[in-house]
Amino acid sequence: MKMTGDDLRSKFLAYFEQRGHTIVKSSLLVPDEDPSLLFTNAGMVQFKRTFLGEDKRPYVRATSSQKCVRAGGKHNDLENVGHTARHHTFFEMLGNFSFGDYFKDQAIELAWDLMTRGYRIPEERLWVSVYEKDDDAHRLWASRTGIPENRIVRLGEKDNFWSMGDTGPCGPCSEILIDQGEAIGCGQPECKVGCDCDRYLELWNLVFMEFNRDQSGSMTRLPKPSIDTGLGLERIAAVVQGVASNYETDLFMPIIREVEAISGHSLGESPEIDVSIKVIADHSRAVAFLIGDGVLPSNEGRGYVLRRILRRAIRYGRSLGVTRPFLHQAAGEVSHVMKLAYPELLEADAYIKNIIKNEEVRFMATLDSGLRVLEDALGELMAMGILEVPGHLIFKMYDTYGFPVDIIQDVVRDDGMSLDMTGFEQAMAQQRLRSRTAWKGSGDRWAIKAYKGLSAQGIRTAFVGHDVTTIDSEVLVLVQGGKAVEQATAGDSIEIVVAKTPFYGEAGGQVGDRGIISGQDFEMEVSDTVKDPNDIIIHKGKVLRGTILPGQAVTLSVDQETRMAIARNHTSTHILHAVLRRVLGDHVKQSGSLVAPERFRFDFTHFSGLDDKTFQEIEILVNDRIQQNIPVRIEEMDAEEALKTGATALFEEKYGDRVRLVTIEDFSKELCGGTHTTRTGDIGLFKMVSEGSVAAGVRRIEALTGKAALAYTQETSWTLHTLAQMLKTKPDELTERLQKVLTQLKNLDKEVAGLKSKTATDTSDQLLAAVKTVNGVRVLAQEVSADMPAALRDLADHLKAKMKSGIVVLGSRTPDKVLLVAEVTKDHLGRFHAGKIIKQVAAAVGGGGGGRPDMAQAGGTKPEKLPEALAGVFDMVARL
RNA sequence: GGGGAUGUAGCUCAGUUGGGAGAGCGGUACGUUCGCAACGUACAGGUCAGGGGUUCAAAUCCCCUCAUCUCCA
Repeated sequence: MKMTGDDLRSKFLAYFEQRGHTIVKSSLLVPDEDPSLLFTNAGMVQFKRTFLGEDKRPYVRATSSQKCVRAGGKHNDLENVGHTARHHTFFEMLGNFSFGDYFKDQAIELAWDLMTRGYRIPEERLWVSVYEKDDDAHRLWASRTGIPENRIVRLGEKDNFWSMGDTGPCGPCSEILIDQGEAIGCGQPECKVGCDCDRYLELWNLVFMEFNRDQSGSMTRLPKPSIDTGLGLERIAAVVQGVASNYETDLFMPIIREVEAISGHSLGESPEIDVSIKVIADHSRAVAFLIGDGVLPSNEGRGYVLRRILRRAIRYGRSLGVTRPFLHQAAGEVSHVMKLAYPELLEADAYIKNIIKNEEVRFMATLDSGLRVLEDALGELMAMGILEVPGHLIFKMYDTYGFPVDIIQDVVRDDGMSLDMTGFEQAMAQQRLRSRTAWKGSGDRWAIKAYKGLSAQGIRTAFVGHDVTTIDSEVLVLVQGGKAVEQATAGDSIEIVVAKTPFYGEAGGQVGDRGIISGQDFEMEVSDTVKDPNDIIIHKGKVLRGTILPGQAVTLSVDQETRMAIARNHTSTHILHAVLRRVLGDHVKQSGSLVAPERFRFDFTHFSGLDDKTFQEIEILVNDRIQQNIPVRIEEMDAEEALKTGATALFEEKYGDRVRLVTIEDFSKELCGGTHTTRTGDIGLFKMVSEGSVAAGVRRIEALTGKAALAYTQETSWTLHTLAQMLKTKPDELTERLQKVLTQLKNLDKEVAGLKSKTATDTSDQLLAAVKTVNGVRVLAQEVSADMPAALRDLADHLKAKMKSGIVVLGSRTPDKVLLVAEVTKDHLGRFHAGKIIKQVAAAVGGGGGGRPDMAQAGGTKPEKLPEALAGVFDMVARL
C-alpha cells in the first residue's frame, strides 16, 4: 500500500515531533503584520520574526505543514500552472526549523534519514546539491549520510544561496534531488543536476541561516545559526506514489475526477484538454483555501489575486465547453480531499461554494457586457475594411472591461480577423511602467527600534486587565517622536511601556483602554492603548504634570466608565454573532468588528440585506439573552483544546498557544482576548441602529448598548413625540396622519398647477393684445412675471399656440437676473431663428443664450435694461 | 499605490455642439375577456451618485469625493 498524501504529512510531523520538535499549526494564507507579502508562500513565513530575533518562542525546534499560495507578487507561478507537472498556485510545504539550536549536521542527518528510511526512497536515486563555497555542507553530506561524493554537486549563488530579502539573515542552502531517469526531462546529453528540466527534481531544500547581510551588503556571522527547511508535499507524494506528475497523486485525482465528470472530458484526451483540467483542479484548491482563510474576491490586493485565479479557472472551464457555473462544485471536492488535515475547510464548505458561485455569475455578466462593446467596435472596423484588430483596442477591452484576450481571439476567428498582439504587448508594457514608477513601497508600522529591542530580549507586557483595573508597575521604555527618550515632562505627547498593565491594547476589533498613569509628582492621561506584533502594550497620551523617567514606579488606572461600556459592547457582539447564525444560517461568519465605548460595528458574511422583520427579530433575540442574565464564563486553556470544543475562531485573529474561551451558556463559544461583562444582564439594553453593505457578500450592523442605547431610544421617541405634536396627533397615529397630509399635499400641488395654467391662460389673453404686426409677421415682446425658466417657457408655449403664427419673446426679472425665452411658430422657421433672435436680446441685458430654431432660452445680469431690450425686438424683426 | 471605465425611473439602458429628462421591461388603475394570458388606455415612479466651480442656462464642460467594474504593481 502506497503512502497517501495524508500519510506523508502526518508521518513528517510525527517524525520531527519524536525528535524534540514542537508541531506548529499552519498559519493562515494571509500573513498578518507583514505588508510586504501578499500570501504565505513558504513554511518559514510565520517564523520570520523569530529568525530575525524580534520574537522569542517557548521552543527552539519546530515542525509544520504550511499552506502556501504563490500567485501575484514576487513569486508568480500563475501562468505556468497547468503546463508543467510541478507548478501550483496552492501547495503545502512540510518543514522543520531550528532557532539557534541544531545546525547543518543534524539538519542533514534528519532529512536524509526521513527520506531514505521514513519514506523509503532508494538512496541510489538521490542526489544532493550544495553551495559551491560551502565545504562544510559537502563534507557533512559525505560523512554523515554515506552518499557517494560523485552525487554531491556544487552549484552557484543563484541556485544554492538563500536570503530573506536584500538585508537580513541569509546563508547557503542544500537540496536533496531525485533522478527520475532519462525518460523524464530534456533528454539532452549534457543534462545534469541544476538543469531546468524535470529529470533531476528538487525535493527538499535545507537552508543554513548563518549570516546577516547589512545595508552595505557585507555579511557577518550570526551568533546563533538557524535551520529552515522545506519539502513540497505534492512533489514527495508524486515520487512516493511513483507517478509522473503531481496531478496524478491522491491529493489531486479526486478533484480531477470531479472536473472530468463536470466537463465530460477526461485526462489524456489531448494536450489542450489536459491543461484545462489541471488548471481547474489546481485553481479549485487555491480558491477553496483562500476563501476558507477569509479572502474575498475584490478588485485590489489579495482579493484581486483570488479573483484572477477564479476567472482563469472559469475561462479554462469554458474551453472545455462548460458555460454554466461549475467551479464551486470542483472546490467542494477539495474540502473532502483535505478534510483530515483541514477539517475547518469542510465546515465552511457551503460558504466557500456560495462565494465562488457568486463570482462565477459575476464574471459571466462581465463577459456579456464586454461582448457587446467588442461587437460594436468590431462592426466599425469591418465597415472600414480593417481586418486586424489594433493593439490599443485589445488593450482597452482587457484593461477597461476585463475581457480576456483569448476570448477576443475566439470571437474574431469567425470573422476572419487577426489580432495585433505586438501593439497589445506594447500597451501592456507601458501600463506596467506607469505602475512601477508610481510604486512607493510599503512602510513598516512597527519600525520603532525601542520596541524591537524589548521583544528581542523576550520581554512582553503582562496584561492583567481581566482581573483588575488598577495596578502598580514600573516604566520600561519612554518613546517620544518615534525615539526612545530618557525623560518626559508636562505637555509632552509620549508612548510608554511598563512591565504589567491593566490597559487593554487595541486588538480583535476592541479599541484600546483610556485612563490615567500616575507616579510621585507625575500624572499622564492615556488616550489610546495599542499592541505591537510581539504583544508589547504601548500606552499613548500626554503628560499632564511632573516628570517621568524610565525605571520609575507608576500606578496605572483604567477609566472604569469606558471600560464597562466597551465590555457591554464586546459581549453583545458575541451574542449578536450567535443570534445571526441562528436566524440567517451557518454561512454567517464574522468578518470584522469595531468595539468602542460609544458603539459597536459587526461585519459578517451574508448575501442579502435584512428585511424589517428579520431586523427586529434579531434585536429581540439578543435582548432575550440579555434579560436571561446568563453568566459569561471565561476560561484560559491550550489553543488545541479550545478548538476541540468547537469554539468559533476568527480569520484575521492571531491566537497564541494559550487562549481565552468565552462561553455564554450553550449558544456562544468564541476564542477572544477581549474584555467582557460578568453576566449578560450587565449589558442592559441592545439596540440596532443600522444594517447595510460594506462589500460584495459582507453586511454590517451597527448597534448600541447600555446607556447609549437608552439615550438613542429616548432621542427617537422624543423626535416622534415632537413630530406628533406638530401634526396634532398621537405618536401611534403618526403614520396614518402623515399619509393623509402627503396625499393632501399632492392634491394641492395638482390644484396649484391647474390654477397656474389657468392664470397663465388668462394672462396670455391679455398679453395677446400687445401683439404688433411687423412686415406682416405677428410679434409679441412682453415682460411677464415668472420665477422659473420652465414657467416662462410654458407661458411662451401657450402664447405661441394661441397666435398660431408669429414670434414670441418673453422676459422676466428677478432682483439680479433676467430670464428670457423666444419662440417661433413653424410657418416662420425658414425665415426666423429663435436662437439668433434671443442672442441679440440677451446681449442687451448683459447675457447670452441660444437654443433651437423654434425655441430658445437666455438670461442676463442687467434687469434694468429689460424693457429697452424687449422694445428692440420689433426693430430687429423688421430688419431681418 | 497608478491607470481606464461606469454611476440617469424598481430593473436594463438611450440622451447629438450645454438650451424642454426619455425608451423598453416592471408597477398601479381602468378597459376588451366567463377567467387567465395577451392587448389597449391612463397614471405613478427621478436630489441625473454626492459636493464645489464655469455659464444667462449643466444630466452634458472643469475640479474634488464616494461607490461599482477592470487592468497593472
